[in-house]
Amino acid sequence: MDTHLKEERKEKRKEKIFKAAVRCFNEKGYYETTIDAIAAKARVSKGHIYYYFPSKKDLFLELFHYRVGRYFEQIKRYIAEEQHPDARLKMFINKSSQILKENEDFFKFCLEFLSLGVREPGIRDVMTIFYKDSIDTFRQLLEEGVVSGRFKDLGSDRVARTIYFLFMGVFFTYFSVNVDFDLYEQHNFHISNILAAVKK
Amino acid sequence: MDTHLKEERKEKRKEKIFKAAVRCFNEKGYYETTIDAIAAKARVSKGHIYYYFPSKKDLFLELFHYRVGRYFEQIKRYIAEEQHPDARLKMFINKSSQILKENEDFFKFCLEFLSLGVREPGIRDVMTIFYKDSIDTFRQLLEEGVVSGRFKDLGSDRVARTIYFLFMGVFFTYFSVNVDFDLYEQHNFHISNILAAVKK
DNA sequence: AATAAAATACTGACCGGTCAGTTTAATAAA
DNA sequence: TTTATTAAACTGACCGGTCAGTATTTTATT
Repeated sequence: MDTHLKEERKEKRKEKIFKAAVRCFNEKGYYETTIDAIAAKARVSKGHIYYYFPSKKDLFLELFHYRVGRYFEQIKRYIAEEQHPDARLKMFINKSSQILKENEDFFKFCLEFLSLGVREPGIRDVMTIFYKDSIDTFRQLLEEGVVSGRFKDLGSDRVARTIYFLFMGVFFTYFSVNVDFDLYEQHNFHISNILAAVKK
Repeated sequence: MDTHLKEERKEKRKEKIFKAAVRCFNEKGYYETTIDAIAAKARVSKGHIYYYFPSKKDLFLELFHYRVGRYFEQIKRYIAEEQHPDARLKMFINKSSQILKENEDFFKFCLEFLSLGVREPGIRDVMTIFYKDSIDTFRQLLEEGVVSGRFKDLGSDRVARTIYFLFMGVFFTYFSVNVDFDLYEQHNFHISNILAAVKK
């Protein structure tokens, strides 16, 4: 059998493990998730997991990579739906609550990941890439707006960061607090303020 | 000896343990901090810690309470320095970076706490109180502005939340990512936008 | 004061369980 | 025959929590 098909099967297998792993990590968190539990949920033997991943931490890290990829693909699909930068921005932030809900497990996972990143440089680096990619996505959008003359140039970097911070702040709070606000309403409020500031 | 002095001595003892504990939790995180390590850092025996705290989790929780109290006192001192609500708001957000830096260990600890709150209802409840208190502080400030006729009434609750989210977003990112922006500059940008939106 | 008794503060060795990771021997699939 | 996969037993470090006992301080008794 050629190596291509082999690789594919390998990926399928990994994906099976990943799926079980996110669920476990979300249910119990990194430290209280055992490899045995992941193996059980994936209906795979423990040894088999170690056949694919050298350690628990590596599994965790690869899993993050894998999910980040999927997340950005999804975002790009969303953004591609709209033509004009302001509509795209509006749409993106408007859809924030939907994005959050569709990726709830991913964001929970992010939170776990992030809090580990405070101490683990390896995780921190990976988290940094995620941060930069997000900012980039927003910045491109904003810059298109500036170029096309619809947006004022407030400094795309810092506006992009504002969007990112708001998004992050909301979603962390959403998961870690018994929340008293409507996600959609609050997001809407955020956009209208940002757009008011940015639009000519 | 009267009970008052006893209590005081007890508090002193607890504080000693708390001090060691924050440092340990910040260095290693909740799960990788051992009671032995805390005991060693506090120069106290392991058993002694269990004399004061029924469990590791309880120690962690009490520690959070203790630090939250101190944090809010500090915030209130800051805010009391200014008379007018807009100056107070400006000052608060302006001082955000300073507040963050002066309470770096507390915020790191918060992050840890928060990420545990995703799964632990007890922690979640405590975190919720922190959230509500913060929002309240901001809301009061904003409402004073509205009453005195300086601010538009955009809905103090949601503006308060926006401030909170920005603050949280910034500080999480600050701790978990190799950051590429100037904290102070970014905070300034946030205030000016918020004030622009809110001021009459 | 001196002494005894009680209450409180504190110690550190130890126990029991957990769990990441390994090993091995036996199959299944390619 | 090589590679993938399982099942299961095993290792060994690690750590939360306990507890029997010691030290210190406070209170009661003479």
